Amino acid sequence: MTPAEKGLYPISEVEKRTGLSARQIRYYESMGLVSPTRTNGGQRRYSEKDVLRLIQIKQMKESGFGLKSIKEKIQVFERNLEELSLSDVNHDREVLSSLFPVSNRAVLMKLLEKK
DNA sequence: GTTCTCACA
DNA sequence: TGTGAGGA
Repeated sequence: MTPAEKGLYPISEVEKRTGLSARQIRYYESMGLVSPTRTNGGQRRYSEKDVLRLIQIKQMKESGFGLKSIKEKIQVFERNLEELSLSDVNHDREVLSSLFPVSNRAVLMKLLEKK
């Protein structure tokens, strides 16, 4: 991967890193679960955040959640993530942690630490 | 060669 | 969700 493209992955890379099929990745995008940027040629470029989010989605799916539930969780997560930059961090950590099952805590904390 | 969209025996 | 067609 060239230096200029660091942090931006083509769908083939995301497939490897998430274990999801390109079909699924594109489908989730249609549901508003991820928002990859596009190259001039129209190809998707996923950020580190997108990859992490897709991994969360995969884990939730494995935890038995339907895509409908996952979409709701993601939206709640997004809303709280915005508030995170404006309010008390420790309080939000508790709120966010309560929104995810134990299996997703690790990913969640990783996201929060990057903030 | 890779990815994109659309559509479906 | 997969897969093939037809383009870029």
